[in-house]
Amino acid sequence: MSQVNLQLLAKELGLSIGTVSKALRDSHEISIETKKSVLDLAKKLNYSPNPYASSLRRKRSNTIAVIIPEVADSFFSLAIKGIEEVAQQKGYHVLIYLTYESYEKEQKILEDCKNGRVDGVLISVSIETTSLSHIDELQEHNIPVVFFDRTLEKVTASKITTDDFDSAYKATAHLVNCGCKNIVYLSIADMLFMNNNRIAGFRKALAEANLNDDTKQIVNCPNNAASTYTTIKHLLSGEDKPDGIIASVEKLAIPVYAICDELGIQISSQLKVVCFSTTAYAQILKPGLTTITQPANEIGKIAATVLFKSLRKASASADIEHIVLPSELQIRESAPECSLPSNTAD
Amino acid sequence: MSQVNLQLLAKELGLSIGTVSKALRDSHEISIETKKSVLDLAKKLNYSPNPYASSLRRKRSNTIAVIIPEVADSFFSLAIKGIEEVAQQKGYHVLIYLTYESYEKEQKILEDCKNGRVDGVLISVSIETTSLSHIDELQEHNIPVVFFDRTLEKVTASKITTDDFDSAYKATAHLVNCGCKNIVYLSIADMLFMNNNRIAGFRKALAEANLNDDTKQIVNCPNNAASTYTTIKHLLSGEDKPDGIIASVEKLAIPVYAICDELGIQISSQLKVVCFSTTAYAQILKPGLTTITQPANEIGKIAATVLFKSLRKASASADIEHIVLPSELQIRESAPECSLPSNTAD
DNA sequence: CTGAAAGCGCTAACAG
DNA sequence: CTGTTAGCGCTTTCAG
Repeated sequence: MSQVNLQLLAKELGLSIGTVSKALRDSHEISIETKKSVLDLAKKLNYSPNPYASSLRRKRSNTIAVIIPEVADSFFSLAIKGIEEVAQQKGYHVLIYLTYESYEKEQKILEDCKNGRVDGVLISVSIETTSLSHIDELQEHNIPVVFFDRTLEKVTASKITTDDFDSAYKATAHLVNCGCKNIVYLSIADMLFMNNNRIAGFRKALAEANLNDDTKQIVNCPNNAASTYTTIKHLLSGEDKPDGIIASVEKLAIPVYAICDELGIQISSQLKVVCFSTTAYAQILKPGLTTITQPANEIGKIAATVLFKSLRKASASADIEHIVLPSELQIRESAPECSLPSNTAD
Repeated sequence: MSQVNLQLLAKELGLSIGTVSKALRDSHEISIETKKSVLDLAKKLNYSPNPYASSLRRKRSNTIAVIIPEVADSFFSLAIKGIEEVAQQKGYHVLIYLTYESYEKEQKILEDCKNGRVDGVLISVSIETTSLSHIDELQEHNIPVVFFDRTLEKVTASKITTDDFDSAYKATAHLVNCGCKNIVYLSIADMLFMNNNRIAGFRKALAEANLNDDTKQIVNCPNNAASTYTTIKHLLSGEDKPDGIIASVEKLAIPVYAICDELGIQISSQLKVVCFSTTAYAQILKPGLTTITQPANEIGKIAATVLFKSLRKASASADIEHIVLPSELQIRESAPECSLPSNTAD
């Protein structure tokens, strides 16, 4: 192979390395003819600069890290797509890391981001994340961090989220409006330090409807398909089973549908279901799944854009933005439109 | 921030840079006490070596590139998950690049992989890919390339695929067996240079059933949701509409279901549907979607493992492997089991 | 066992 | 306009 480098080009052309370097970067202090000959030879020899030598010297990697809990989820897939698109366009490279919802992994990964490998970090935190010291450390190293979707309450950084409070409120109110009296919010494990505006919106709507908000109304599903299945099956088999479910993430909709099938529960008439989900399958399910659809691709694009903007400034801490995008309640048959008189109680 | 580096550690300890470096890499030529003091200080100051300086020197990046056409697809999501898992375990970093099915983008991306940025490449080629010169070039630079799922016919490289021929054959035979006379294979655009064993298996099964294999039996869907919808709607509205469909990728199942709903076509009784898909939604659709399920996560893991193995050897070209994993025909109601006498023909 | 020194390939300041 | 030079932070001989 004998990698072609500046030295080779310089020797070949009888120029100095510095001159060749400048010519390639189209410096104004190089004559047009020299540039042309350099460019020609570079193309002929298929020259491609060594990015790490350049990074080392310029202290800039043109690389960002995307850290997410999971990739087999349509929200995160679409977000990655948005991020990658913007990055490709701006000439950045995207390193991807999965935490599998483990704080320990998340920490280890961030450890690896603060030594110059990346210029910035986009993160959606794991469910286990209970501290922000790992984020702080990154910021102390002047690495900008932008949160998207899953953010931490107290962190000082740009955040791109959706209107979780409002949409959960709206979805819950919708169920109340359809006559549901016993609404359960299906969550994934305990989110100790994560913003949980979804739950807050849920509670607010229940409170307004005077539906007693006891602890049974939040059901935590373990981070494991089999136990989640058991948990939901138990929930739907009980005496006092819910007549409305709000599922906090996409992957919870599937067991709900499957279990209703098994137990002979009619979704829509006996149980209304709403899910935070961006999946295209929602429309072809029977009954169609009512979703709170987040603009996942858009979130990715904006998060990347905000990060790149802060990379341009030297001071990482300057302009913190918190952008909240609207999500959309897409009503389908699993929790259909229905204008019941809202006082049919007793 | 004042990045802590070897120089700082060395000064602090009154040692030379070289000694500190060796101590950190646990070299046998350093005394135990020295190692201990170095390690202690390194931990205390939170030292983390600059990966690019190291890469530059060692000519090794500990980074691989994953190049795929699309990420919003359960197959690719799961494959990435498998790749990332193995990479994380082996201390490698994963750069992700999307081609959006464009050969031009694919070429540009590979261009960026041959200058030392990555040690190896995992790729699933775009549908437009019509030449392998971009791959050749990478290999000339001694960068090992491993193909997964979507491979090129003539390329000399390791490939991890599934038994596309057999599974398409089996799926087609299954439809024939159910009495389908007019089976259409829904493909995505023309795949000129890509292996297309799926189509070959499809044709073989049709030929064996003496179902005339005219050109109408392969329908190409454009790389665009709206036109795909139109194409399929036209297909299912025609006089001579199919009674069986084999969809080559996950995303084609959704418009098929949606359009059947619109047109009042009963999937299962009037139209049998099989799809190459790994989606978990298959089981909760009504009717349940019969799928050819590829071991996507496994493919990712194996592809990464094969790549890492070839990185260990100096000679990239040595041990080419072609691993073919079985996929599974999961029969559900969209194309149910049914033992018709197979000779009801005329 | 430790130190000195030469670079990996590139950039950028400074001279000429 | 072009060349020289001094590193970026690390690894790795080779001496001592």
